[in-house]
Amino acid sequence: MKRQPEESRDRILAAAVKIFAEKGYNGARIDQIAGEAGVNKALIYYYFEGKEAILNELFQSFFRQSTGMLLDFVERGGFGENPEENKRLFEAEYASYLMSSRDLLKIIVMESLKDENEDTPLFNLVDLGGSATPERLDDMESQTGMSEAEKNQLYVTEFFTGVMPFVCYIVLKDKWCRHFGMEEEELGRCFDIAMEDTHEQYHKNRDGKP
Amino acid sequence: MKRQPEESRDRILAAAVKIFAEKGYNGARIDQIAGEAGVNKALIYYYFEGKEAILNELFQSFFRQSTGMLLDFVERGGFGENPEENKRLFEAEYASYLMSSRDLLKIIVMESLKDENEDTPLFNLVDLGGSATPERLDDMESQTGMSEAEKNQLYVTEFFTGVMPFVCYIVLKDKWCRHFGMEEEELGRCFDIAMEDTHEQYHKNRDGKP
Amino acid sequence: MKRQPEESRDRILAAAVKIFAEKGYNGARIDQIAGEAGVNKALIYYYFEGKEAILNELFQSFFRQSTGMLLDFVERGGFGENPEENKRLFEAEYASYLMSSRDLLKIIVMESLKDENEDTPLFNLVDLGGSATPERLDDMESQTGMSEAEKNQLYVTEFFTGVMPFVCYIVLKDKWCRHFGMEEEELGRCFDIAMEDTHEQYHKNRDGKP
Amino acid sequence: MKRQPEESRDRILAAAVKIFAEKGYNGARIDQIAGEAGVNKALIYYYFEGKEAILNELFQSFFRQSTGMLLDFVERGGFGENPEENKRLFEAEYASYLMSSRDLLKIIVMESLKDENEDTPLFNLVDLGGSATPERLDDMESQTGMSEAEKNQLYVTEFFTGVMPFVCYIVLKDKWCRHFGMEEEELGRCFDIAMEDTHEQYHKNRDGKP
DNA sequence: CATGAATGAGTCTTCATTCAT
DNA sequence: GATGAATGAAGACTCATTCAT
Repeated sequence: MKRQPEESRDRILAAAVKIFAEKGYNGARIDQIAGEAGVNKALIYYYFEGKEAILNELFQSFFRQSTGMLLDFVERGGFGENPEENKRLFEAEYASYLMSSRDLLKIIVMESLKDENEDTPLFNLVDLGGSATPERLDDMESQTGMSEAEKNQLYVTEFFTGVMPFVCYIVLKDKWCRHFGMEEEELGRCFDIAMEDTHEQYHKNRDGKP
Repeated sequence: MKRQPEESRDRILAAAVKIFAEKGYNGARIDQIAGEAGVNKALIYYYFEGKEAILNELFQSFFRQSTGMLLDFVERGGFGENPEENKRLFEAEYASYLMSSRDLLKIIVMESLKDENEDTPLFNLVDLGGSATPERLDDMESQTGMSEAEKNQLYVTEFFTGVMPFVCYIVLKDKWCRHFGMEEEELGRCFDIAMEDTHEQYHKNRDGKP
Repeated sequence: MKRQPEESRDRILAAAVKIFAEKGYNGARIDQIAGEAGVNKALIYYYFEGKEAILNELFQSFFRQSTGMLLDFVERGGFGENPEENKRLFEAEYASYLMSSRDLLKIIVMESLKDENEDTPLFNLVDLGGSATPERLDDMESQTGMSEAEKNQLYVTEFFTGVMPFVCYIVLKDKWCRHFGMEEEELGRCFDIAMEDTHEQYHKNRDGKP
Repeated sequence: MKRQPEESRDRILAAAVKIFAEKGYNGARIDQIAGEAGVNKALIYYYFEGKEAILNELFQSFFRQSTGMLLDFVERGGFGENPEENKRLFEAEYASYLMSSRDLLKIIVMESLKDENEDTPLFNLVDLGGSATPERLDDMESQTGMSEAEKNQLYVTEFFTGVMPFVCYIVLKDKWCRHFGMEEEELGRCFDIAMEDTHEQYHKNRDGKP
């Protein structure tokens, strides 16, 4: 079936995300991806080196996008005139992006857990905020004066009590609703309150102190 | 090689946990498990119906154990005379058990994320504290009067900002240390502080209010 | 090796008939079939669901063919102007087809005997003459008036003293010749005489009476 | 489980007959036989060399028994004073024995059909009447004067229109009844009539002539 | 005699990948 | 770009047979 150039490629990627999220990378079959994408199995090998290359492409484009959003934010003023407001806007935008990447996040988490995997894509979510924009964000946000230990603590707290709860919420919310018979919206409200009561509260205490 | 009765079976289970954690359930090979266990491949099929049966056995024995610990705690006095102290003891004991189940937890998380899987073993960790001991724990801890909505909020907060951060910490701590060049102990201290600053703080606020 | 479309599929079927006849369905190995067919083992699973699907296809195509021949005969005039002659022609044609299906007949008989098998493909040879063309053949041949009991008797006699001896002759003739040191042709003559003396004689008596 | 000596052996043989008849020799599993016999799998190897040895034992004891009955008949007078009557008695006795060997007959037929098998146990049923008692039966029944060709014709007719229909009747009668909704007894009557009308008729013509 | 445990050699089936068109 | 056909390498699972007790 002839399509727009590159359309097939995108269909394959979209299908791959879906199947990988359904069965996990190892459980996914190239046939299923081809079927889901509505293309011939061999065509996948025309566009990609192999199964793993699809996964890589998926991960890379996700982090490219993430980085892009962050850079955009920094470029277009960063914390500029209205730091609080700007940051809130960016976070909302990024949160929304993550929510739309539910399937990919699942894959990222699953692959991050395997002992055999060298890298842990999940940590990119931390690196992003840290290493990706060191000289810029760091200076701005943290008035430079921050020991290595303080940074570590910051990262740990952000990751384990901020990022991961949110990631878990995104990837588990449908299952949670099905299992406990809740509505998506109710769970959303509950989760917001939960974060408000814990992580957000921590931020308020922290920022308020000095 | 003849061994003590049931020894081979245990070796197989132990090997399976390890390999599953390394490669994921789908990525694990029966040969590898046999090799790791030092038993003949066919022997695996003598003790188990197949690959999936091993996984099930693993999950079941984990939740059997978990339930056992909780029941023991309730039986032997529950919150008895010194509720705070007793609860802290149990939590420490259970936390320690979870830490020792790192590999299994990885598998549980990975399998919980797959869309194709009907059940979400992760939620058992919630069910455990909830449904397993409703009339006892509930009454004691929560003065009975608690609406459905309040319970939902409680579960959501506990799970996403209490259980999951801890689970994530357990399954990611070695990778975190390798990735960020931290010592296990330092990470442990950081994580404790992070929980103290967020989830524990929430509990204090909550209990302190009334 | 690329071949004409469907050629591989046919080669596989032909090879399967041969191997099944040699070792029986259960004794046959997919490798052997692939080897005999000169195709890659995996290709068998490209064309068929599995071993059993091959057997089914074989059986179905045999009975499709058989039914086709019978229907052709009926369509093209049936007992038309020269009933006796037409019938004789059809029988000769069908007998010749059966002779050429020697291997498949072996398989049919073997599978028909297993207690575990629900259906008895052998009986299709009876159903064929009966149910496949009820309103046509029946009326013509048997002047309609025939009680259930008479029909039963007819089927039993036809099957056990007509069909089965012929089937047994086809599937055992080579073994008989080897065992008793007879020539195929001599056995053929003997078998014709045997049938002439028994089953044919019965038909003559039956038709002659009224 | 301790039993009478040799009891286990018999149980194994009986179980083997049943399972072989159900699934065919190749389809039968040693485990199933052990299960059916209610003995440990390894015990089978105490009594028999292996799977094939069981089959051989089964076949041998069947033909030993058959030969025994025939010899008994010959020894105790053969066609003696009342040839017709004696022969009829023997045939009835032997027919009854065959009927009771339904499962074994199935196995014999199935194994006889496989191209790979050197010998054709089915033919033993012919050999029995022929070679087993050449100088005795032959002389008596056939007044010696009988050419090789005549003998061949005799065997062919006996086997394909006498023995095989009967064997087929025995091994297929339950399936026939289930398939066509007939009662065992009705089928029995029909079959007797069928044989009467064909094979028996042939005998009458043959004996009556001279 | 009897058995639970163990094993080597298969045996069916799957799958990522490639080829020819 | 696209596809039906083909394949090597593995993968899960089986099975007759043996061993130690």
